[in-house]
Amino acid sequence: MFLEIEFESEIPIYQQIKNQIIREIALGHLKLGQDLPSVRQLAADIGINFHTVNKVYNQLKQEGWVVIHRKSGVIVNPDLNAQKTTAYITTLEELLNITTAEAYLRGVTKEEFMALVAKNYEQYILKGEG
Amino acid sequence: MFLEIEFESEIPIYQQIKNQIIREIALGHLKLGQDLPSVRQLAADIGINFHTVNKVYNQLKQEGWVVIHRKSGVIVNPDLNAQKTTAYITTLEELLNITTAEAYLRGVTKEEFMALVAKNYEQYILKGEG
Amino acid sequence: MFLEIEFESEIPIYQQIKNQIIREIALGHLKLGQDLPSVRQLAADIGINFHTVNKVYNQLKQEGWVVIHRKSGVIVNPDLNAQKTTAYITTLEELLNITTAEAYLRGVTKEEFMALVAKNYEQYILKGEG
Amino acid sequence: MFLEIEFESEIPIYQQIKNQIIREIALGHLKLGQDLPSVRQLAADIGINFHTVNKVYNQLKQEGWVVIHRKSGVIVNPDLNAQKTTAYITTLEELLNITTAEAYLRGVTKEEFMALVAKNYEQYILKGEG
DNA sequence: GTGGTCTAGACCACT
DNA sequence: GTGGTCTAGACCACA
Repeated sequence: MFLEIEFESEIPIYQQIKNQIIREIALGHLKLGQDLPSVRQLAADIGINFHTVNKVYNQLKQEGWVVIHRKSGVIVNPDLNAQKTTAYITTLEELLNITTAEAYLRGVTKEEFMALVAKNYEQYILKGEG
Repeated sequence: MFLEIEFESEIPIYQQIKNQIIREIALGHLKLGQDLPSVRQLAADIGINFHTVNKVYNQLKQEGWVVIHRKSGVIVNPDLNAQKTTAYITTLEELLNITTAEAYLRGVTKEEFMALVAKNYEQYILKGEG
Repeated sequence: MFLEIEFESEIPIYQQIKNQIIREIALGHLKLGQDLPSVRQLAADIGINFHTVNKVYNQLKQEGWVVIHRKSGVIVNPDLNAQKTTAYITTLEELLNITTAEAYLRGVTKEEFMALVAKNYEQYILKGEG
Repeated sequence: MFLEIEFESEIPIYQQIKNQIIREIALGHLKLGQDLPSVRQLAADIGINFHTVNKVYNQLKQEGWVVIHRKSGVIVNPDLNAQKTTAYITTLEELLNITTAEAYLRGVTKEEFMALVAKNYEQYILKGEG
């Protein structure tokens, strides 16, 4: 698994790892049911403390992305589905609200913005052909 | 100016204020050149420490949203424009990248997502008619 | 013997097996004196390491649920009775204490809770008629 | 806040703290909206590391018992309600299932068991008179 | 070897 | 002073 961490970023390391793992799942690089590296393995690969990875895995578990299998370690949740909760949609709306506001003021037209969104979304749809 | 702060939110208070001020500008509730409440006034209204508001205004100035006017205090930058820097676009892309990944996995279709984006963007275009 | 193990559960596998064996006895599916599968047999059935099953049988023996018979292997304790020790009651009380606290706060009324308890207890009383 | 931790217990310290805080809320010793001790304060009181308390508070937040208020620190969730989810009921049923099985086999009659449950539940109902 | 728990100490962001 | 992040190292339960 390729994870690129920016140690100088404002975004906490554990958050970057979470984001990238979710992205890897969306891209199909991590298949449902596939097992992730062990906490200590991934920590060693990235060059960070295993507690940080542990935190990531626990949060991913809490949010339903992975399950901790007593035989296989941590695996991508095989039943990943139906998470389009109202709570999530609300959060998403708020994020888009401020994001579009700033984009609008910065002169990104609606068309440009929509194109960016479409381009980003489509990479996940097209994963099968990648 | 209506600012709704959620003290239980994950988002820092200063960030919430920044977001809402930018949104107010995008909505046209705050006109270019219009003056914002004084640091102490806004702090009192929200019920927070004035240092927090100070931080907000400084960052808004740093990013070009407002200017500190010797007489009038803090006003919305009258020359607000052309901030579509490549740095901003890069940041925006990264944000959309992870956001669309999660939306895709949670079952938000491309159409639904695009509709959400359009709806949010359009509220700023339509401000003149509001 | 039907044992359903959830490998993704928080509960250790050995604990799940223990729970289910005790439940099978309470339900009368396992009669007093009846013999349990061999360690290796049960391990193979479930698809786990036989050390885990070994641990289960040893603990069950320790707690008096089964006896290790020289000839017949492991059998349900034919003299199963009188285990209502004060130590057990204390443990049970502590468990009920926190369990009822959470149920109360989550809005499960006393009547609902009592009904749940009754329903669960009664399945063991009615075993003879099952 | 009185918390009695058994350091020799099988139950992890953080779990004991969680249980007792939930119990304190149910007993009304901790009112809705009331603030809890800071992580470092509580850790010092109990004589443990603050990370352990931090873990507790984060889990309580995840489960909706408390909210982390940016001004007041950690407070009991003022909107504590409606948590009688099906997921919780399922978990509760499974717990009662094995608990009643063992009680039945140990000779605790249905009446005795129900009386224990009632006694435990009622302490939370009667909190207003305590 | 796996994840889980706990300790200890440092630094940071926020208010 | 508050919680959040990260590091580091020890020990344990589980399989």
